[in-house]
Amino acid sequence: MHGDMLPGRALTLRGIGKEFGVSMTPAREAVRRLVAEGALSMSSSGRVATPELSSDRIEELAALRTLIEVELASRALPRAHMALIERLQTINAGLTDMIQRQDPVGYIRTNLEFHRTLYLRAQAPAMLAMTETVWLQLGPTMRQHYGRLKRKALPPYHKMIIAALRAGDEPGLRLAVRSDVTQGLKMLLA
Amino acid sequence: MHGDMLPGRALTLRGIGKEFGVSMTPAREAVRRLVAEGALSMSSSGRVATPELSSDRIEELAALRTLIEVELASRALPRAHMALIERLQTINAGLTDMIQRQDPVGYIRTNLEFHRTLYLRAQAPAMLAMTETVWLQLGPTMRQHYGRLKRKALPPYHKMIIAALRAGDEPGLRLAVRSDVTQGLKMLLA
DNA sequence: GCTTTGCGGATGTGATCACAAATATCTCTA
DNA sequence: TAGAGATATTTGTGATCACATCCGCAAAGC
Repeated sequence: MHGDMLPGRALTLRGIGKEFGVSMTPAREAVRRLVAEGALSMSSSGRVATPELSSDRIEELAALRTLIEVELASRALPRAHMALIERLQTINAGLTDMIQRQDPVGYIRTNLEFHRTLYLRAQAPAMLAMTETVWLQLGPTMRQHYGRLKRKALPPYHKMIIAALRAGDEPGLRLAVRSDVTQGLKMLLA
Repeated sequence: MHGDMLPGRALTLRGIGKEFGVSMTPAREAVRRLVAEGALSMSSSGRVATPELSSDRIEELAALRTLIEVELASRALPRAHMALIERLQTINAGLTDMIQRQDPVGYIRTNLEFHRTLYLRAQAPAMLAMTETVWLQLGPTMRQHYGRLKRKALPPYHKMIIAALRAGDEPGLRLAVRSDVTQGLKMLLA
């Protein structure tokens, strides 16, 4: 999810088992679960690797993110109090560190933490789980593209999200979240 | 997904293995996958059963269905030709049989087939997979409620969906799909 | 009559193994 | 030197087993 692995990275059951000090059996279960969630792709021969997404697939996953995350943000809005907004600002500040440190994995992790923190307030566990499944599928691809283009500034729409939360502006919040997701994934299609 | 099992139905690995003539290992992998997809719930002790959904969870899953299925229908609309519409009518006629036969599992299966047939035209495999995951989670609950209330007539919105497809009416199609999903799941909350 | 306790069966977990298929490596030839 | 065939290695699959834990039920106690 955080882009620790690039797309196309092959994995073996024995290798995973050795890495975590267990036998093949737990490694298999973990792999099967991740394949079910779309986080890993499995060839016809059962070989497993991180997915290499086509442009169509990326667009589709971006559309799913938009659909669900806009709804989550909208549901979180009436429950968003000052403590939440302050936490979001703290996380957003952490994003600056990741940019300066040129840490793509840290950047992706912190960015997702920003979104998750907001969406947790929506009290919608099934929607959040679906969203995280999409994040999981996009992780390696995001890393691939964030690694090469060197970010200089913070994503502009995070501040817009915070402002809309403060103002209780639902249409503005929906637009800000939609823009943030769209802008972030537009770069993956370049 | 089709409601063969009621909510709360317990399953054991050895039982599944015996039922399908395999050992515990493949049964375990299947169960783990279904748990990952939310189709089965697992207790802290690893016991597995079909999920018993709370009202909140049902509402949330219904909202997810609406979000994604409206989008899928909208994407399918420009590609929907006469052959597709005729197939939908055929499937819809099959629903009448299931009602007369008082076959809840067959009714659920045919109803989902109606929707899947339409959504397949959207050429959006990730969205369709997400939708089917939601169906999977709702299967036992749908069966529980469809079993007790005896349907007499076809769901009215299927004909509205077909009419909107014929007319190329996108807003009408979105409304019809939204209504169909909402009306179908409203019964689960009674 | 109700609760508690103890016991036996049932169940999930993780490890190991044999096997078949797929992949990688090597060798020989043109 | 490049390619094709043969061999060796790697890899996933499914079965089986030992073990710890959990659940249900029955008997005993209050």
